[in-house]
Amino acid sequence: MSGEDNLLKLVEVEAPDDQDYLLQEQVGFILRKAHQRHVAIFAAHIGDLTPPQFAALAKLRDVGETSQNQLGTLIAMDAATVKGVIDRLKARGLVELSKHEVDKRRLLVNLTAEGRDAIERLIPLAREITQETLAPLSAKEIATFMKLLVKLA
Amino acid sequence: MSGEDNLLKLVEVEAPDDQDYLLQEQVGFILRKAHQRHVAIFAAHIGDLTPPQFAALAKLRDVGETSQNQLGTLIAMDAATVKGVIDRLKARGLVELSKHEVDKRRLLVNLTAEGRDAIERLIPLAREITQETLAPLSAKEIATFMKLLVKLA
DNA sequence: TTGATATCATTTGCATACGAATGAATTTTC
DNA sequence: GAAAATTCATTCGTATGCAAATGATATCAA
Repeated sequence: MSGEDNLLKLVEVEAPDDQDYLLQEQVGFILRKAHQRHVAIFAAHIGDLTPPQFAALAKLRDVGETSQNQLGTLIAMDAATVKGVIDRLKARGLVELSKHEVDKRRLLVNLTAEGRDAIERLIPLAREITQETLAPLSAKEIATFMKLLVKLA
Repeated sequence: MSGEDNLLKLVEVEAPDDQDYLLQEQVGFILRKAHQRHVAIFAAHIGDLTPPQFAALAKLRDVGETSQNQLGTLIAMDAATVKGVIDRLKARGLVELSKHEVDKRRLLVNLTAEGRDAIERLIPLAREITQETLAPLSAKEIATFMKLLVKLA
């Protein structure tokens, strides 16, 4: 290899040509695909509820009654998005809304009896969804992946 | 620790109580958050184009003229979604559409000169987006994470 | 106490994302 | 070669997801 070749290679490593940009190798693109795959697995196990709807119910089960905004923070949804999710859960009788006695701005959300039954019934399925999503990885790989994914999220 | 305690613990490991289900530890939930973070980073760097729109342009740059459906396959979008994305790129003059001479079902998509300029100009920014998305990880962690993420997607 | 800020919720507008149904054109199969 | 199955594209309906604007209420600070 000539000295000129070495120089070229060095330059290339430091400032890769635009030709080298491969969409299918970018984190964002693969992250989107991984998420898509998970949502598909979720839908196959739980057909009548979306992941965000499930997240809202599961979190309400954890924390009990909260304001709509607070719930949104807990499940990583902005105010506009969480409103739609809660509206649909309310329409199905899975959550109920009430006004905060003191702070009149707040809209309190809570599970109904039916909503509580639903989430308890669904949690075993949610476990299977998590398992199936992680199925391509070994136990050790799962531990590694989850650790790094948390760092990234 | 009594024998009874051991038995209880064993049972718990094999069939964890529903109490143990923590939303914030599930792959799907964290995957959604990681994706959200990436999209936010993308928007901060490239304000006038969404990740799916960028993906369409980047892929057209790679493969040249293709059918709308084929492009959808390449960037992991179903037919309905890709149509909307291409429509908006067309409205902005970044892609142009034409009919396939032989197979009259197909709608061919290609970059315009303006679209080609745009994607060439944006690729360096896309590199920064990838970098910033992966910034919480070390070089070694990035390699590990990407390998596992590919397996999962 | 009041004026400035901040918070909570809602609404609008735009952009994915996908299932399901439809129609047109092509390919396969018998 | 005609019927059956497939493929390509479009449309409709529903559900996130987020920015920006708005209104109501609370909180903070001068």
